[in-house]
Amino acid sequence: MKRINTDCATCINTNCFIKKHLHLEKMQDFVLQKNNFICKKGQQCMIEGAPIQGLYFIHKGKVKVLKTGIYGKEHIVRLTQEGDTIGFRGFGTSNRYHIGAAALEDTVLCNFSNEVMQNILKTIPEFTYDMMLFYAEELNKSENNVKKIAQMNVRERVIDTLLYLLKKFGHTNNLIDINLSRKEIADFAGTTDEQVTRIFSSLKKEGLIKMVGKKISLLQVDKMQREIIEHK
DNA sequence: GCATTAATTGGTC
DNA sequence: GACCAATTAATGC
Repeated sequence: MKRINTDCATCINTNCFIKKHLHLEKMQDFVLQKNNFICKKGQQCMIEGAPIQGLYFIHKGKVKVLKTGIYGKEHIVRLTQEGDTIGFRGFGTSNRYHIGAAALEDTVLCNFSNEVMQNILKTIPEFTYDMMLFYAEELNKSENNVKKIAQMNVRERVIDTLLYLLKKFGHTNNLIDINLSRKEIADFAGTTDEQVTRIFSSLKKEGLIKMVGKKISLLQVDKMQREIIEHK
């Protein structure tokens, strides 16, 4: 296996919570206590109902966080990439994960145990405060998502999802930098893969998007934004 | 190259 | 707008 350097000091994920506070002296000891995991594309890196093992930070790769509903239907709760945190929702409040996570591509994870996380939170107020802001922001996003699912129709939700993917993952040569199947987009937008296919077909006919291989290009972002603006 | 999986399209409720 | 079925395209082994 290729050796991967996950040393926090040389890590380029400046949005990572650990990296952001690495300049603090107290942080130095803690970062020595992290573990690393590799999760291959398609593999689950967090299982619903399994005991919580601290917090995970994505060093490289992308992960979908999902909740399994009734009849085994999956709902993608969040999509994450380099520097993002997963497993934070259950942390401290429960001893088992209420969500699962699977790698969308080969992913390298950094993990801090419950004990280490508690030590960090109790000894570094700057970190804890930042974390609190993060939780508040996540709650805000979560509330917005509830509204979206409830008030937007399927087409609007798919458009909203595409705009989100562009904003979150960026693009190269106008192609959004993430590969998701129709089903995964559907699981995120709260619909079915057939609906996503149909809506994509319409959007293509309308000249709003185009596909190059598996990648998606948004041709008229402003027009798409206007279509969903009243629900934002 | 073959087998499995994903995408597309049409139809039914 | 979800679910099912049939066909075709793509991907993995």
